[in-house]
Amino acid sequence: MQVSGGDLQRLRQLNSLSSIRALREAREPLTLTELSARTGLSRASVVDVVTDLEQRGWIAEVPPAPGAMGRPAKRYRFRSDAGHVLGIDVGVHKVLAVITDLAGRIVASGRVAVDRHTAQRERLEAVWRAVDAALVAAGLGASDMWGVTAGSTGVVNREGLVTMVNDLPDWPGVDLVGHLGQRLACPITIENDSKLAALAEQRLGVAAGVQHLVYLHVGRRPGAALIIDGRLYHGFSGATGEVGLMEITGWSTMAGRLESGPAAKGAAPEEAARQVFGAARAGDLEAQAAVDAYARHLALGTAAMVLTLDPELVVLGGGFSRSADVLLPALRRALEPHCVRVPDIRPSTLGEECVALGGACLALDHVDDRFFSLEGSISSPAAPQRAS
Amino acid sequence: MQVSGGDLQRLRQLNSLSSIRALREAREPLTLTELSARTGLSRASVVDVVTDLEQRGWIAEVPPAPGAMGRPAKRYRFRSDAGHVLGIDVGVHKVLAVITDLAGRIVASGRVAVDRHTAQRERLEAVWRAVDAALVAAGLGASDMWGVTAGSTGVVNREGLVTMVNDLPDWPGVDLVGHLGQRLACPITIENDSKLAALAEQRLGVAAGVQHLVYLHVGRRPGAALIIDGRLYHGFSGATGEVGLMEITGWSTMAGRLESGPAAKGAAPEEAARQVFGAARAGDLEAQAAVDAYARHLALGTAAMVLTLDPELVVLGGGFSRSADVLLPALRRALEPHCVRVPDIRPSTLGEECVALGGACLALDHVDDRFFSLEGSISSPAAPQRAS
DNA sequence: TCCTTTATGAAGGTCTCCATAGATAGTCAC
DNA sequence: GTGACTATCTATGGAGACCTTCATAAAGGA
Repeated sequence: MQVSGGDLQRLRQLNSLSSIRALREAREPLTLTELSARTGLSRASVVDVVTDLEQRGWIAEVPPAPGAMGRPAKRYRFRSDAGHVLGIDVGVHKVLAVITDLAGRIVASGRVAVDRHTAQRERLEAVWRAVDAALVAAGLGASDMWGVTAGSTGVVNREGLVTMVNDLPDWPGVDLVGHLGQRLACPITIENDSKLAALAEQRLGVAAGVQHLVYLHVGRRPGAALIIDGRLYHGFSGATGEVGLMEITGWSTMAGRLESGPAAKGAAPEEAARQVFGAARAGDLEAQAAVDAYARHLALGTAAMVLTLDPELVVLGGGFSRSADVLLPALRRALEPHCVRVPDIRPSTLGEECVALGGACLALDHVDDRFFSLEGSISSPAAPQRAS
Repeated sequence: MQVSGGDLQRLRQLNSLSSIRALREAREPLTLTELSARTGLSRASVVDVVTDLEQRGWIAEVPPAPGAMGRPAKRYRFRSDAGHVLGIDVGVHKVLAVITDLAGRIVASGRVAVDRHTAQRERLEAVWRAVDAALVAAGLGASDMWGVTAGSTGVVNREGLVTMVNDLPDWPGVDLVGHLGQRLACPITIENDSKLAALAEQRLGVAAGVQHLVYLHVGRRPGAALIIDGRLYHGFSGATGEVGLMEITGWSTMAGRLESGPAAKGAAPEEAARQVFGAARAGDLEAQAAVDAYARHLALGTAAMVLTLDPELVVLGGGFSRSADVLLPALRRALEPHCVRVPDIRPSTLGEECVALGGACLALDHVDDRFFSLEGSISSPAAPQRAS
């Protein structure tokens, strides 16, 4: 919608961007004729633009496709290896760093195990170990990163500060941006982990292309994230999807009750839920009742969000989503009395990498935002630097 | 974000649009030098663009401002009288048609009284009477309208059909688009009335410029509308903000209890609420208790939306908002136990024209969307025609 | 080998924007 | 009233980017 305009060089810039975008979205090499059709430019102009972009290093020529009639056409591809972004999942039990290229393909990753008793300082050191491992595996340096997004539990406010954390006592207030900024000069974003998982599902997972969705993190600490109009939604202060804070939903206690009820048979907390879901799957009536009770509470908060937002899809993620075969039908039944139209509900398809992947997606989004709203001229590919 | 590019004529088009936008947003005449600064174009190019736009009728020259040094500069203004849009409030008790120019200034309006017993056919005829009155008052014809948006109670789905109406038994399924299309050739949109009221408040009222807000329609039929990222939010099927459908909120009965409780002293339903609020204002303890009970129920549904969306602002509209001095503090108190951060709450400032005004705003948005994403060339101002 | 098909490369023309310089029409000071 | 000052207006020339056209090149198939 933003009308820009400008002089001839600006026009050339727009046409270059439009060519780069066409090549990138095609995901396979394009001939000059195809590119001309997609950009709406004349063939001669496309030749000019492409020559320029190839010299600068944004695109590369690939061998012509054999077996066609007529003179073989030159083909070009977007050089998605021109830059890379980093997504980091700073979790309770692990730190996972994922490096992707500009096309979002995973190039390398690094993983370090931690636990809920790991102190802030050690956890932050684990971040560097995971990042370094990923950099080594990718054969890249810190200065090759074009953008970084780290996911953390807790509410992340507008300034990137972490507040309201349940699991880790010394985590609130941690300055992740400052920490990452010690060795990374590129733009850095911090984001809530559920939000990143939601974004990953919407880009690469079960919700690919869905515009409006509610992501339910079902696990020992339930949570929710929203994608609205295809974009991650932050609200005014970052505390969105927090409907579980209403006592009436019972979200703060429902997981504990599931794990400590008679159907859990006294298993350790980490295992109890899985055991209850397993028993319910096997036909244990007591376990089924416990799952139903859990689903009814989950449905209260979910219905509040669904009725508010009328999403197309609800994605079930988090630890309990591994038992979606049991939990999902129970949730659907529990939602029906509340909703006019129960939306589609699907279990997440991405595994435990989803938060780090979502981080990479968001970092890529920010790279795109800067690139496609560029004011200056198109130079060679290079890592953007933080303003501060 | 949409990269367009194209040939020289497209560049000229972009620069023309950018000039038109600058002139329109300035809301006062601009000299060529000022326009050159705002668009980033050279003076000479601005002369070209402006000459062309003036010939086509998009802008007009105004007398130079006196009293300045140097040769007096020519000044130009956007011709907001080049086109008009129509906003219609098809309400239970009235039909109100408002005509605004392209700057959103009200040019004329027409109003016809109806009531809850008016049949669909008569209500639709009342729509034409109100529209004709507005057209006559504006000195315009139906073909001068560039866009129409009508607001109706009930859920309005993607196709513009009205479903789920409480107040009017024969209203569901009414084909307002078809009805208006009989005499209006321009694009027609149907929208839920609360959504339009919310939009009006966000554009012209108490929520001017707020990006994320929840609009609460408090009245005998409570409802809600959402504005997210500065845009009206529809969700997947149009049924957003319907938390009141959850039994647990008590939204379906809370107004009735307020009106039929002892504090109402047996007044007629239409008057009872006003009486209760008045008594509460005067210090009547029983009435205050009734208002508090109402606010607690209202807060349940409101908290669900606020916790979900974390809006900057909640706007209180609808009939009961005339008693905001009593209701608003009670609502704020009732929200506090539920919310981490109680958002700002303000009563609506627009009067009973808000729905029709919101309709005009939305129609203008659609005109803008078409205009600024134009693929062809810029011709003279003319009413767009429906595709069908 | 020739023909068809498709892509390439160069030339000429058009459009838009920019920079520069001189002309113009006001205000301000005397 | 006259002259200085100032900001704008008008006209001209030049540069950049795009388009169209046409001759040329390279492959497969008859």
